[in-house]
Amino acid sequence: MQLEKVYEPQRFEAHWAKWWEESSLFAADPSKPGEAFSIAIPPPNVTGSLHFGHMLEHTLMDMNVRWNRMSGKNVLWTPGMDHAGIATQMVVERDLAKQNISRHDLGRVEFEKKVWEWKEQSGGRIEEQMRQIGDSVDWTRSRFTMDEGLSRAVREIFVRLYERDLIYRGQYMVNWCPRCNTALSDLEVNHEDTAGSLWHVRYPVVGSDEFLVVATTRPETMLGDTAVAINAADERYVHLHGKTVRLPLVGREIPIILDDMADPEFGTGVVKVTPAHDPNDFEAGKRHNLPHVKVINEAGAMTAEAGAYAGLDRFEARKKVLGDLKEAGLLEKLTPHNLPISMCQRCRTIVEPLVSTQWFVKMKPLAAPAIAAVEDGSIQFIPANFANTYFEWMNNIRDWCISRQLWWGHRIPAWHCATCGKATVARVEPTVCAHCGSASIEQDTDVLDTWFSSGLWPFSTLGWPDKTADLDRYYPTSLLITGYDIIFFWVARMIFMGIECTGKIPFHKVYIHGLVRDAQRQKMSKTKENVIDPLVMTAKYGTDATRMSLLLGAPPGTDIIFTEDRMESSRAFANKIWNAARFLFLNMERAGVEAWVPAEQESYLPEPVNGVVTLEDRWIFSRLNACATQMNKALNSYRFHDAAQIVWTFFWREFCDWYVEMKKLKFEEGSGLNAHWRNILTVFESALRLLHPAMPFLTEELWQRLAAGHGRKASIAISVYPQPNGAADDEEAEQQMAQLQEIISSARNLRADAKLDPKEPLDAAIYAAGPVARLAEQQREAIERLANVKLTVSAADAVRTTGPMRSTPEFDLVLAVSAAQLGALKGRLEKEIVDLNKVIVSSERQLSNEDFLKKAPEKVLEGMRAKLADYHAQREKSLKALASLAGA
RNA sequence: GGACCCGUAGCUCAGUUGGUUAGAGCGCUUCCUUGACACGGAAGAGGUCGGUAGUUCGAGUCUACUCGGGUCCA
Repeated sequence: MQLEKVYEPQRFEAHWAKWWEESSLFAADPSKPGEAFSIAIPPPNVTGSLHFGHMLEHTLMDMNVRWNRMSGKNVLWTPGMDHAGIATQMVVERDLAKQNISRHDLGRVEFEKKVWEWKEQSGGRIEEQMRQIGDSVDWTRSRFTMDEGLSRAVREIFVRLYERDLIYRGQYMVNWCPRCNTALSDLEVNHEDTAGSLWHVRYPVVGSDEFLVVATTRPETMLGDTAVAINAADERYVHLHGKTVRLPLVGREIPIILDDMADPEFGTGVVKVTPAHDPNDFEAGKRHNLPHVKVINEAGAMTAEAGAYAGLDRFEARKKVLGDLKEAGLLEKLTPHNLPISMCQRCRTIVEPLVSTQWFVKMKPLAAPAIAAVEDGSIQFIPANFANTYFEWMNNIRDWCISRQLWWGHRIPAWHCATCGKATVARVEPTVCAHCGSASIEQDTDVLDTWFSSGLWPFSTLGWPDKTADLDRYYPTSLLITGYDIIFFWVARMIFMGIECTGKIPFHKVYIHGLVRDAQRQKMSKTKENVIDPLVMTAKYGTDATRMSLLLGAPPGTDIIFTEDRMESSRAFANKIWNAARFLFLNMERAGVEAWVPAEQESYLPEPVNGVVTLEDRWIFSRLNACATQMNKALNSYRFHDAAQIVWTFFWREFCDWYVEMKKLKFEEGSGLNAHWRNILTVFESALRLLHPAMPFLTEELWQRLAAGHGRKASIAISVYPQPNGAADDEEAEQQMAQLQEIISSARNLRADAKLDPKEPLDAAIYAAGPVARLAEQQREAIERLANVKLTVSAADAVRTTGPMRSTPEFDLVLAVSAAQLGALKGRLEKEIVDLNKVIVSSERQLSNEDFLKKAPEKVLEGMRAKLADYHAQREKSLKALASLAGA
């Protein structure tokens, strides 16, 4: 059972990943017992590959899933991918463009085929990444949003919503991307503040010499103006009420309307109204019954309505319009003006507001129960403040434009009739128009917004709309883990779709993690080329170390700044554990101990050695129990960074630094499996189980070596998670151990301060009252070995030998050191006395405050008094030690 | 304009109902290659918890204001 000297995770990770899958360890079975615990993976875009942010998300999910599985729950973690409409289509089109092919060259059917090919290739990459990072998903239930079953779910809910009048088709202003050539939802548009200009243009008032000066940021749209608006309360323009103006360059006579959209404080207080090209103007147009003049088309070019400007690109047209206005003397001035410009989230093309016929979901009725579900706590956000973000959006929700002029996605299940013009919406492809019976019907060419299908994810993956055993057992899902960037896109939509489709909420808890940013705090993005492939990190540091560093740095909702330092320290931790195991295995061989593990239990008590339980055993079992208690509590309350920290401290600072060091002294060659061994192996094995959800590969590897062939479960992944057990608490052992640690540290500290060679054995004398003296006597070997001293134990009041002394309220420790080496000690003692003086003064001040004495709880008072007494005692001793040094 | 978050050691961050000398990792200083581990061990240095005012016997923790940084929505 020899282990390599250095932890080399690459040697075993792939092996266990493969074995876990082949052994079907993570396949869910709804017929098995146990409270259900289910998570649906946020489906990654099939085009992409997982980046480092995904690894954080997946690590958090996997830790939850593994912990719940080990805790006896019936666990399902559903993997899968999203077809990601626009994103995928763009990637494939870009790829085709390299061969000078456009999708129109291929035609819709062939193009879709190409995308499916791409999907196979790219999806495989994601699955490979998921296996490598240890995701314990149920691969047999892997889903894709364009699967047959999920597509059926999409059609089902579309038809239902349509029948309930919650889906409608209409002419509205939408965000149009001239490059993607499709409508976009409000969420798919990013706003960026840009330095622009405000042009002041003179519109001649008809029947007068007056001009009305209009301020605009988009002069090219003036060609489509059908009114100008002033505020009724604006005294400057009262005399123009009811008049008209002549639209420059076009010559059209348009009315001056009164509307609050004109803000007297802004610009000239006059605004042009272009109902066909601005959302506000569109609304104003409805209020005042204004005609639409569409001067920009879907490609972003000027239409025939733009007259002389027809055919020009919209930005070219702007230049020309401005030039012509200037020439005509109608351009009064321009002022610099910051304005938000709207860009396509995918390609950053400036979107054009256009009126077109689109499909919409009526949101108000769907939002109401979705808001209620979060308000009444049925769905809980962690951290809770993200509920505000959710409410903010849901309370101001607008109808959702769900049609996209793309080829890749779920085709809208509506058939338009050439005869009567009406639409037939159906679950199954109809042969005739439902309204007039005509056979000349054709399916709508649009597809649905990607988020329409991902909104169904928690239940469509479980078989909905059929009533399945999975749906029955695992829905609502237990937990959703996702980033705050898709609360609106996805979380909100799953909530209202879930309630609408199933009558139930889709999940009970929503855990929001932060984003992983680079060392410069930049969001990772492909365009910035700062995206990190998880597999690059796992290859370099090991998957477990990478996972650990993500967990440690990830309190709920806060971003992680990525640095490789973190990876290195976690790798050091993994290496530490590896070597602790290596040490155990080496010594087992020397002692003639065969591989052994205790019978599987949730908790253990230490076994006596020759009728007495040793201090180190009592202590470590007490600490193990504390660790199990805290781990379960932390995991239960979604404090994963705490959990990681707790198990780290236990394994390294307690098990390795102290327990193993003390146990070393008890090992004997050829001893065979004795109580010492059973105790240390029990603790080690339990610690591996505690650590497993965070570091699955390392713990599996070591556990298998430890437990090989002992009638245990096949894998640590399905062993029992350690649970709290009050009987293992041992307050006395913890106190004694703390005392012992202080004795050893004091001796080391004196030695270091005197700048002595750590290898040189020294004489040490300890002066202490009964209990501590007895402890020192009992633990003589540990003290002597760990501090490298020869120890004499004396009564507290015995005469001190001269030499550097270290004092605590419980004991004095004197080291035999020559006078020449004492210089450094003096300075330290003086500093210590100064520090003590400070805290004594502040404690005494507080203890003489009558309000404090009256109002503070007795427990706090007691603690304070005891502490003060200790400070005094310690100062006395330090003063004495200083005096004895001076005399030496 | 609305909402939210952050500001604690040189760096990255913990610090859950306010309570006794504020912690971790990295980095830094000194020493140590003693058969688990130098991806290690030992001993250290380093913080008036952004600022001001308030509530309280007591504030990193609560309140108000303020300065600085960030995110989302409009």
